[in-house]
Amino acid sequence: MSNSKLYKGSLTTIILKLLNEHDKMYGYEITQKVKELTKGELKITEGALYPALHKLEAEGLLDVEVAKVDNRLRKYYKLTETGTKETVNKLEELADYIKTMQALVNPKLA
Amino acid sequence: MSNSKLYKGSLTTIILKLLNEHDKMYGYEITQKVKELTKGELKITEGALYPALHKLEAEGLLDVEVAKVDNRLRKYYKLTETGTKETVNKLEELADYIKTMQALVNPKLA
DNA sequence: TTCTTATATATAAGAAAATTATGTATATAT
DNA sequence: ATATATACATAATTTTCTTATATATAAGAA
Repeated sequence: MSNSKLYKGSLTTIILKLLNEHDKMYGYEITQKVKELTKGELKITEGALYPALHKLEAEGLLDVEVAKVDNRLRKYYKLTETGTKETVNKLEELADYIKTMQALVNPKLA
Repeated sequence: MSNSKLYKGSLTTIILKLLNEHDKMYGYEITQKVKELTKGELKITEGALYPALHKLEAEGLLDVEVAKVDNRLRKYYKLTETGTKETVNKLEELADYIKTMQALVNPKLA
């Protein structure tokens, strides 16, 4: 993912937000989109991504739809209603996280 | 620590930054300072804190000094030279993390 | 004076999330 | 022919944290 440990715990938020913006995406597409949006700063590895997608599906936050394109398998994921609600929560948590960390790291501005 | 998983991987950064500001601190003091600075938002548990302090000490980022105050044991930690350098890195990593996450979550502003 | 809360540190068992490595398979470019 | 890109998957291990437990002193409340 990155040499920085701070990204630990952020993957779910990233996946949900991307699916919130793009309606439906497949795993490999997510890795490429993240690389593009972060200008190479962040690379989602398969070992992290696929288990995360399966977990979100099992939790009912994502629906899957299998497709065959160019004779290759693709699994398109999209948010369920529950998944959309959870996306809002995750984005709030991210905003809170950033605020809290800035209070710790930049106490003068608090 | 918090119900939010985003804090995973942030503890080292928090410890180093506090020690960078306060010269020397003991474990319990760190938990109280974090609670105070974050207005109760973030609570560092002992199960996370003490192993983290021991690890930073083992890595040579912290020095320890044992003291007895009011007949109770205290272990004061302070940054080594290496620890001070690593603090700069960790703070840069935090700034980068925030920037990257904002690029993902708020692509319109990129 | 007994009980609770606060102060102070420590570790062990388990869970969660990632890394690293490996595996399969097709398509495209050199 | 070979390497790279596309596309998914999982298993072993590591890292980091949670939860629980343990010890001990001090202070305050009932």
